[in-house]
Amino acid sequence: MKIVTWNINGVKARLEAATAYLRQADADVVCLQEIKSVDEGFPREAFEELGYTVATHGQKGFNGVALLSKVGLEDVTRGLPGEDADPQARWIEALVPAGATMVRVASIYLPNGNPIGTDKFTYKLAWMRRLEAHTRTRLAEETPLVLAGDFNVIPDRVDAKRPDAWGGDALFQPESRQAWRALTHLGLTDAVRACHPGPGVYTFWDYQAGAFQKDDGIRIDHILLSPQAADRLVEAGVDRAPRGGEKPSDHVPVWIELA
DNA sequence: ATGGTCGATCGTCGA
Repeated sequence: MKIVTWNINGVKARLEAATAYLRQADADVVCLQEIKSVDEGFPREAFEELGYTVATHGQKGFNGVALLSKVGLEDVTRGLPGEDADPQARWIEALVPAGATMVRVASIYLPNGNPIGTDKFTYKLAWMRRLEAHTRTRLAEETPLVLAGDFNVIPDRVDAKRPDAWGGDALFQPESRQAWRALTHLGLTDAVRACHPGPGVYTFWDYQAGAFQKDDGIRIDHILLSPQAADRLVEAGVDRAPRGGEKPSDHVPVWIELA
């Protein structure tokens, strides 16, 4: 089973690029972030024509996540538990059949947190604590778990072309990285890191200053696997080609293949 | 030091 995650930065602006990619990616499950659409405005027919069942958790203007599946979606849950008053649409999870078992897949859009020193950064860290708590609950269930999305965290220096340039950014703050480690140390495998431990693996290049042309990228889109999912990991990768296409998102797709 | 680019929306915020 192939699972793809992609921050598409606006589903309406990306409909052509997204459907063109999915026609050749052969993905069973797709996690989208930053759909920037309400549920009623999501162009679900364009994805249903490709064979996908669609579940969205959107809001007006910003954020928004979605799950697409060619093998069905069950037990769809919207919103990260732990703060009922949170109005930001950043989490959707569901169960999908994978062979003889089920896999739980979450599409997540972790808060950016910039600028540091503001309530945006406080919200990011609080959201990461909620993510850790909920993940702890899910891990105890021992169903294979896949957390896929834009984590807005650069885990280590190797994950940036110019790590020193990100020193003042919420994506590379010690607190953000510590929270990432607290999460992964619950027993999660960073799938792309596991398969491609070397430098130069990036998933985001800013629109400004010719960042992509200079390969001035960072790795912030991740797929984390529970032990039961990691046992079935065959390969993981980053598809950077869409970043060089027409009207690209500033992020590119990241994928795993599970046995 | 500043401006540099996008998307959603329609003045301005978020990234």
